[in-house]
Amino acid sequence: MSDLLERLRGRGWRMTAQRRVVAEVLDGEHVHLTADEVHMRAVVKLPEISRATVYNTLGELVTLGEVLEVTTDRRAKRYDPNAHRPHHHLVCAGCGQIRDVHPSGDPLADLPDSERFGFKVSDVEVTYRGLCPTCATTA
Amino acid sequence: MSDLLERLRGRGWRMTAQRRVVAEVLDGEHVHLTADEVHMRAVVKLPEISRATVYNTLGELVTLGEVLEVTTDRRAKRYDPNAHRPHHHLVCAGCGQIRDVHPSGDPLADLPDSERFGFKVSDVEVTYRGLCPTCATTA
DNA sequence: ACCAGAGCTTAGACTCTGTCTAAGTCAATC
DNA sequence: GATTGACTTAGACAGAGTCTAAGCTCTGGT
Repeated sequence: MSDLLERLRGRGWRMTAQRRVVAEVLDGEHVHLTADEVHMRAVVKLPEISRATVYNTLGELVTLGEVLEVTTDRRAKRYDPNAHRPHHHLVCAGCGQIRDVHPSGDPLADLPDSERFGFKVSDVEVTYRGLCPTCATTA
Repeated sequence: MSDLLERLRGRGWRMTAQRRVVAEVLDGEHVHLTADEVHMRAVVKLPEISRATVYNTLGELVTLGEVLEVTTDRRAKRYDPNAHRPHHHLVCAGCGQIRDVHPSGDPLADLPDSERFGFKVSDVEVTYRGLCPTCATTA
């Protein structure tokens, strides 16, 4: 993700301060931020950046495959900068934190033809749920 | 799900016309309805039933483990009456239809301890995405 | 059968995410 | 440096879901 700006420029992106800031925020911490959290962090670096621009930019990054959208609950979408290494997610039911995980085995291969109903299956998403160490002891 | 009302009464549920209607709607068709669709179908049988009651009742059914919440996109949650048989979901990226599927293999077993970060992992949710036969030919 | 009151239901206001719009601004090219 | 279309902005809007305050009603006790 370090040469992200280069890659984006190569794809014909007009390079603006706003887009640079959003990219930097995602590049900075390797966590799963909501659009709003990205916005809050972006505002620190560029106070006049608007919510709409953050949404737009995140959407573009997703379309370009540079960032992944993660939907673990009905609350906000989260954005995962780790788009270039396939992985799944482990979510804490208590505090909502998300970790990337790499299970062995291929769930796609585990779906027999008879269970595909003629679908062209292209993707699997696996979400593990549980309690993180902190929430497990508190609860 | 046929003796659902019995079970609910056994758990101390006060039996009201509204709850009966919501349970009947879920019992009726084995599809994955949104809360709003449940409401629309419920209104046919009991015109004065309110949206809030449908939401409340669905929430209670989920808490009791009689119904599963399915979140496949950023749109509405869907409710799956098939809560007593473990299964996963296959979602069409085109039209959004959902089918229950039963993969072989256990994704929970595929998550090594080293990838659990001390979490007490209790549940996995697998969502296959693809195109249904109709959408695959149209697209 | 009747009463009391906890529990349920209601309408509508509210919140939270996210999208859209119209007007203004600016990066990249000439 | 001027031009222009892409980008950004503020704020209005929309969809899904939650909350609240007031009123009803189911159920258990008399």
